[in-house]
Amino acid sequence: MNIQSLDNLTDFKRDLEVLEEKQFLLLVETNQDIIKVSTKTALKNLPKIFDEAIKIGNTKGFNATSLRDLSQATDMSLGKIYTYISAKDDLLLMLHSHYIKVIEDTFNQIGLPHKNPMDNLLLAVKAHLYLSQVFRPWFYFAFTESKHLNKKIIALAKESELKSDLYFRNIIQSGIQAKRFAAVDRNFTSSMIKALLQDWYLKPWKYAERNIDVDSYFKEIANLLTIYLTPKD
Amino acid sequence: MNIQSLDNLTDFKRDLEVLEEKQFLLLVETNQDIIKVSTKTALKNLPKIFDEAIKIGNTKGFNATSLRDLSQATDMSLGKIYTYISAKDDLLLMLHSHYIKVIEDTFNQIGLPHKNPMDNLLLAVKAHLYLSQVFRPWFYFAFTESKHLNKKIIALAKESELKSDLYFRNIIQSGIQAKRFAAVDRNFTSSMIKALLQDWYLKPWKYAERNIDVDSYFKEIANLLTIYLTPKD
DNA sequence: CAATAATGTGAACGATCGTTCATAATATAA
DNA sequence: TTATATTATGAACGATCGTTCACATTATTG
Repeated sequence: MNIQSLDNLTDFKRDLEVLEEKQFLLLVETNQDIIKVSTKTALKNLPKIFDEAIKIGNTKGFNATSLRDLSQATDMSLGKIYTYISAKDDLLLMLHSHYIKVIEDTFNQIGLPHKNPMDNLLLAVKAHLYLSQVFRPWFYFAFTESKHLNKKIIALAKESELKSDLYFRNIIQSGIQAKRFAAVDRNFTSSMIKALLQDWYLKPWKYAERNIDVDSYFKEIANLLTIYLTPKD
Repeated sequence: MNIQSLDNLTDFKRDLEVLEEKQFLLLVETNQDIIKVSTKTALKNLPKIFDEAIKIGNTKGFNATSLRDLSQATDMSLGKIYTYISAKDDLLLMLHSHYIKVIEDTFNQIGLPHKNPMDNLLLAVKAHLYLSQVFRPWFYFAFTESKHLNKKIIALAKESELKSDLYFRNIIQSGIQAKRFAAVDRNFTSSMIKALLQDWYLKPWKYAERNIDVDSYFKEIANLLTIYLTPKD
């Protein structure tokens, strides 16, 4: 994953897939005490369990999703599912920590490559948008099901949330210090950016209806930030 | 409810309470086929059921909230609760339609009193913010539990959502036509406003941590909109 | 091929859920 | 006061849930 991958969604998606597969292998190896089958078998079945859990969870909520629902959707027996998880809650823990790690890896690999703070800011915005585009089901799932997380996952999620918050605030802060940005409220600005990013994955139907793809949405945000952050002379 | 009420939160809250009590009476009278007790008794107990249902629902989700939980929280027996609702789902229908009506009433009473489109826009923003401040638990509940709504409530919610969307877009549209606003994208702008409003009730802890009250949050949005919508000369 | 290991199955268990209703308790009217 | 109407109770029922495990099936090894 590098800056070039963020040129367009197709390249990004390709690179992200590689990153995700690596992370999946790590996940299976880390949870060998829970997963009672070989790594090969787990890599074949676990992703499907994740996918369907998110899919059903996004329509009826995870709490209302029974393991019998999941069994039917994945075409696996109840017993088979229980060779990959120790409990229903455990599924959430594995699933969320997997995606959180992939996302953090992505940002670590991108870093802050530009000298111009606006370039860095827009790059971060684009990376977030692309990530939520590719992993939209999970992003939606994680947000709307945040109530049902146990303490372990909440700790993970909060840590990740703080990191991304800091990521934006630091860029804005350095932009203001360098007098490249207007002296706006740092907290409000980063909150605003996050709210706009969230809207993208929380209300996909809205943007689909208006035929707005991720790149044109990015341009609108970029335009807003340019107007808002350009220093007044 | 009039423009003066929007001067400060205290006045708004007072006027809103009157409006809500009226609506509660209407609700009870409308549902006399379901509610098996006198109006007087219903007015005493139903609000408590609503309040506690929202409160528990906001911590563990409505689906995971059992009627036994609700029974304990309201200090009412299971049977007593069932003299006010016909089913668990029915509780949601009554609850949501009540709040939706109160909110629509509020906007109907405010209308578009100003000649300057920016004044109207900011008034609408403030009304939304104040509403979500006073009814924060319900706003949070309605958003995060939207998955579990049945078709009847979804229809209600979508209609209400469309109305408020149109409300903002019309103001922006007329502002642009009158050349008082820059020629921004109308859809994006109204989406942005709604995303910022949503952030206020979806992440109350964030703003509480930063000691930002509803009035200072309003000022930040007003500042952003002024910068974004002021026509370039 | 047979023997062993790995993987898959789904009936069964106890817990909890929404909902009902015979009955009790309380308030109102006569 | 007594009689009647209103309101409140919570045990009980059938359905569904997460989870287990004795067993069946399939794949791998020798």
